[in-house]
Amino acid sequence: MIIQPKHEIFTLVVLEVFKVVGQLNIDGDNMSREFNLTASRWKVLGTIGLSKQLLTVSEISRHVGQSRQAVQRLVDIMLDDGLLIMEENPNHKRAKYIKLTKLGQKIHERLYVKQIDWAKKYSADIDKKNLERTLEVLKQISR
Amino acid sequence: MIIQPKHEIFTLVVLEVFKVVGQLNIDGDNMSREFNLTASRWKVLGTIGLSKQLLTVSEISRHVGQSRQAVQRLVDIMLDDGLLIMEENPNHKRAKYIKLTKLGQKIHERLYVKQIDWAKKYSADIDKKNLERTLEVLKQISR
DNA sequence: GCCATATTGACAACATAGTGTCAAATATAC
DNA sequence: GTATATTTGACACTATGTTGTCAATATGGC
Repeated sequence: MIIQPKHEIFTLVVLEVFKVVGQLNIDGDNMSREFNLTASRWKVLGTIGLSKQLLTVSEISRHVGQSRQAVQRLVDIMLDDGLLIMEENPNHKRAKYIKLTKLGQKIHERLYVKQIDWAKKYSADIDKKNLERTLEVLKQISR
Repeated sequence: MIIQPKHEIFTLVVLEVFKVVGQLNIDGDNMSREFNLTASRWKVLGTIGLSKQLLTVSEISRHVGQSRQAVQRLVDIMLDDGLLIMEENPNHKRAKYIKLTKLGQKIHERLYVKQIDWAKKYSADIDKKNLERTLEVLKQISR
């Protein structure tokens, strides 16, 4: 058994993150397809739906770790599709708040329920404590 | 302290994976820029460079967890750029082996060294045992 | 209040990634 | 061996994501 230096394990973790994110996106696309959504749009929907406060596009982008412009594009489409609606932001004339419409809320809730079954299925064989440690490590990496 | 069910932690891990992959791609782009590469192309270069056997495009795509077509596109560009070269595959007339050229090897080696410093820096504050557990969990997820 | 700096939305250009489709090559079942 | 299914490269199309730029808006130092 070769002892690997920590940085090599870190590198393997990075490569595995790249690999896993592809499959997660495919699963996300599949789960959200029946609502005419994609994994990316679902991320936006979920971020808004789970937030305790009103969010602007810039704030959403920081939550999901993507560029402001990428999120703006998705939001524009979802506004068009009637999933999202803008609300005046008293603190900023241009940066409006983005909220879920009734339809957006409904889909968010149904996807939330659907996603739980998926998460249960795929986490079944994973040790809970290790899952918690994984979350901590990933948070440390994204700092 | 609220006790979270395992599937909820799993969901948080998934969201953190999405978040972290954005930053990793940015770092990959920055590190490989001096060699006229991007994170995506580096992944292809690294996969070939680290493999113990000759690989076809399809095999590379399975390694990195991306579609055959996406990898094919990158390989075509890198063949053009003189980083890669094709070799006849005696087992398959169409599916040629993709190898690194001298230039490709050189850049692969230099990026490998550069990447070690990066990995050391970002893994400095992370517990090694937890990093190993994270790798295991991610492998379980990508199954 | 005034000015330099940062944030934000809007738009454009380009890179990357998935899906669908087709024909060629290979593998498998019988 | 032959028919069928799978794999593969090639190509087109669409979705996603980053970077760069600009003007409008906030923010902070003074």
